[in-house]
Amino acid sequence: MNRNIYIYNTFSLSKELFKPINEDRVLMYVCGITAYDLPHIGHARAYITFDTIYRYLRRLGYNVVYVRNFTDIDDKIIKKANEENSAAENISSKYIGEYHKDMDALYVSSPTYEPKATETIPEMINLASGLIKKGNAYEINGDVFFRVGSFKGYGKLSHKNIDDLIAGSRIPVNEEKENFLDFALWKKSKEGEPSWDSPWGKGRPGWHIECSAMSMKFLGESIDIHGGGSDLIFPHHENEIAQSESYTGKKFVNYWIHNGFVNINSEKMSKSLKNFITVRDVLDKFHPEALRLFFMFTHYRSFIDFSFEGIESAKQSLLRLYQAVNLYGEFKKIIKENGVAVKKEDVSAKADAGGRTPENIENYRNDFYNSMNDDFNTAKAVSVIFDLVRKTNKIINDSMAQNFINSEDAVFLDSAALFIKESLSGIFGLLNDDPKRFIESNLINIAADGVVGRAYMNEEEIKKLIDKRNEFRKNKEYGLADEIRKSLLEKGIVLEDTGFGTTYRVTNLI
RNA sequence: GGCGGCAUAGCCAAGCGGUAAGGCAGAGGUCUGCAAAACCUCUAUACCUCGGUUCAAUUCCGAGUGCCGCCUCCA
Repeated sequence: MNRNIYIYNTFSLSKELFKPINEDRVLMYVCGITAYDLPHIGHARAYITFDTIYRYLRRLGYNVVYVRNFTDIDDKIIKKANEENSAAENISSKYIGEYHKDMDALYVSSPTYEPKATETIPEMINLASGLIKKGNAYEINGDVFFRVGSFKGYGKLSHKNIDDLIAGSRIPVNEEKENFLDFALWKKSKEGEPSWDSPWGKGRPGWHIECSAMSMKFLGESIDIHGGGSDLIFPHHENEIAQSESYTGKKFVNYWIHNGFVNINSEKMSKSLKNFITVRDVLDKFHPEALRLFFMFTHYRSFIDFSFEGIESAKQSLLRLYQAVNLYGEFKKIIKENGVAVKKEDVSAKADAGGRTPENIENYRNDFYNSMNDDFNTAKAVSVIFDLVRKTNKIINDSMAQNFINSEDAVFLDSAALFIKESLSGIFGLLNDDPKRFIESNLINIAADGVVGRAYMNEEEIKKLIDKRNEFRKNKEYGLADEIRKSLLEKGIVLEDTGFGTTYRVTNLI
């Protein structure tokens, strides 16, 4: 398999050929959530993005050690605990639980390790002490700050220079710190706050240090990939580099990967704008894979404008994928049971006579993998699959029409089905459902309370009308049958006569 | 103020030197009693504007316009 992956590195602002430190192993760290609220769709995008990268690297045969942490102690958690008259650890454990529920629902696979900040306190204290010893940090009244001026490369990731930062400063200078850019490695705790013993008295860790500590603990001093949302570039990742490299004297990370934001109406989601959409808001209305596909349609570095119309569109696309898989399954059944003959016929001979050239699955595979190797271009990769789907649909339909399938086509069809499963299911995390069930659930759309459609008819009523109509149809009284169908349509219910009987679904708003 | 990103069909979105992938929506067709669903086919002649480089630019360079982000916690 072609392992020439080019990754866009935030550090160099360009695509670089990926070369892991160890030939067959990839060390990857992704900044996790601060557990104080329900996950929103921005979290979903970040973790689906890195899940896809994780799955893809594994597909290429890499043994990936993937660490994704939890920040389970911080100001926001403490604030929430105070508001709810609860303990910080209750808040964090509650939201870690909610997070896991959502990630499971979205088929985001579990990382190798999911450490919590509070389980890494001794390592963080070590790091801070070491930095003080080296002169890269200093203590003032129980607080420990990193001395930004002591690290020459500060700003190299976010491409900022210190002078600009000072000029553009919007935060009031903390009198205690030597420099306003200096950031806390350790914070002295206030009365009643959760705290841990340290050489500087009771306190708790600053935010940035936890990722350095956890990354080093589980992956070592230098790693291949470090990822997160693009908002983390500055100051979080910049600070991680400063403290880690000051401490070890080694390069901390080789490839920095950052995903783009999810916007609402072209604007960043933020609590102050009240435009936050949680994962659950989406999952209430849509299949989790619709969200995944929605993200796959856009390159991970671009920002995405979220809208329910967009998810609806992705849902339709997903349905097309499931239909194709289902069609293939049905076709295989028909071949077996009803005898669609598999004939040996030279398709290429027919090509001259205006026929088509034989298909080669390798072309599709190459296109797909080349796209993914180009900085994980899922949008392009997914288009390859849609091309393939059109092709297989056509082969199946043609074969059904002529009542035989050419043996080359049969081979192509089987390998295509395998490849679709490998890519869509294995790498994109789609097609986890049984196709039949998925398609049916899209046809019959019954609200949880059994009330259907805008006219608020219940299922029983509709079924009665369907039976009545089918009576009319049997007697060829089509006029009367059509009247029933029309009356239901006016109430927003569409009838569909299928081989398995009549089903119905609620229409979109007219 | 400093730094950065984006502008491609009705909508979404790839491509980024040789005149435009894919999806949704829409239109035709096949199927069906008729429909619907499904499937197939079709759907960009100023790729924001103006200059420049080039045999050739949506793709590179410059200027401009518009939108957005980071510089504060944030995926």
